[in-house]
Amino acid sequence: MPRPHPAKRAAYHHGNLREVLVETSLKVIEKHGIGALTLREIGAQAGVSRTAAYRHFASKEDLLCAISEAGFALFRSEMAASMAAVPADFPSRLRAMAVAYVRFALRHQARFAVMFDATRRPPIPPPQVAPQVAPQVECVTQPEGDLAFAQLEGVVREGQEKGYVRAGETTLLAHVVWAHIHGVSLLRLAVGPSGDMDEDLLSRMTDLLLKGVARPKEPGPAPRKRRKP
Amino acid sequence: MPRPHPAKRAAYHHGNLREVLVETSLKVIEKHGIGALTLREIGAQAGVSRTAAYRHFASKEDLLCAISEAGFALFRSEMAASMAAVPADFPSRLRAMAVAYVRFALRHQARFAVMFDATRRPPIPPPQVAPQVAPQVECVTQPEGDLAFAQLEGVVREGQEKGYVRAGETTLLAHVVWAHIHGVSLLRLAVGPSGDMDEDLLSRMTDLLLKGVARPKEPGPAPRKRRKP
DNA sequence: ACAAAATGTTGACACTGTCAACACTAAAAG
DNA sequence: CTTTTAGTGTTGACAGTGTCAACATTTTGT
Repeated sequence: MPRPHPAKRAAYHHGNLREVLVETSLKVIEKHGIGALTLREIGAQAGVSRTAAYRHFASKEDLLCAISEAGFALFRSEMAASMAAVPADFPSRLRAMAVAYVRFALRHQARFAVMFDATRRPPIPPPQVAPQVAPQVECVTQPEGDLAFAQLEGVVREGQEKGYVRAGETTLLAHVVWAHIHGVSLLRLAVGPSGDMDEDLLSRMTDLLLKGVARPKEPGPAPRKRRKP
Repeated sequence: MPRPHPAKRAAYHHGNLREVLVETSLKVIEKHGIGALTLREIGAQAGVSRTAAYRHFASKEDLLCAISEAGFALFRSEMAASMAAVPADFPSRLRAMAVAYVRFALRHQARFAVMFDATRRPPIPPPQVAPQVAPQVECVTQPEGDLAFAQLEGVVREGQEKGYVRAGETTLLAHVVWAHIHGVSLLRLAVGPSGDMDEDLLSRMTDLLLKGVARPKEPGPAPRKRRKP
């Protein structure tokens, strides 16, 4: 029993400072915005001193990456839970996923802001044929984000197999679906809850998505798309 | 003829430093990202000294707002030009606008990054009934952004009048359309030109938009939408 | 028990945005 | 033409930031 007082935390060693720093950062971001995030402020709010974070994170960027990773994990679990609480047909699942996405953006604004903060990504070299390498972010890894997208891709694939979504290029379709839901989330964040959108926006948005992604009926206008051999 | 040498710029007075500072800022952002934008670096690149910008901008934030405003003006003009170079029917116009939007995001990445930098916006107070006030941004004014959206809204309204788009709630529909195009632009910026999307993405994206926004056909699944008298 | 690793603190440094005071130039007032 | 005045650019300085080195304290391994 090496711990003298499991509940009463000692003064010097904080115990679980890492998580506390992450939560404190989120509170600061929620209150003052992501631009006001300061290691000194974080330390003060958490009751430790300015550079204490450096014993748990290599840099401020590393802290933000950790917040982002944890955020994507929560994101994924909420989407999974939302989908599990709904009938297994494709429209219900896509709708549930879209609703969960927007709701996550609204309820966890600080996490969302860190997860998709474009400021922390280096600029893309403009119209140049990239040699297959993707330096993108300085984060050591962000597998949670990929897993979250894979979840959405799985729903789209399921929709294709069940005949709800037109076949082929699953990843591309999933990208478009993601772009749509993400854009709506950003819109909802920017406009705020005062606008005429709320339940209305979500239902119309998913209607638009379902229609746009649907497999074309037999008298389609111009399906001059030949499948790859 | 008060000017001694109209072409050869004097050493002390720069002449048109304001625009030069804006363009220099854009170059710095393009090269090193928006996070590396420094008043000292801007001054050095422009050949003046660190605080020279304070004779033309009240603060760094003010500089960024000016860049954003000019960016929205260019944005609007490019969208207008793209729409003018296309037949006047609604699908062509919407397609042209979407293509122009994404192309702007790709070709003017620095401007785009400043225009939609979420870091500079204070956090939204979460699920609270906002009292009709919108403090949103600290920019003195951003009318150009509103004008750009009004342009898109006009296209949607035209689509409604011509019978291409279902009636009612024009602003809400335009919001959804904007969110979709914006999300696709972000996606395209994030994935980069290496992905399997390029022309393909744009055509599929606009197809999705047109289908999703279309007025329901008469034997639709649930067209319980009655037209206005 | 003692050494080593982990964890937290203080001091210091380069860098940033910003302001006050000063310097130079161009335009207005006499 | 001279003088004043506003406009424009520069230097010095200050608080605040991320980061590192050196030190202090606690926990853990043997």
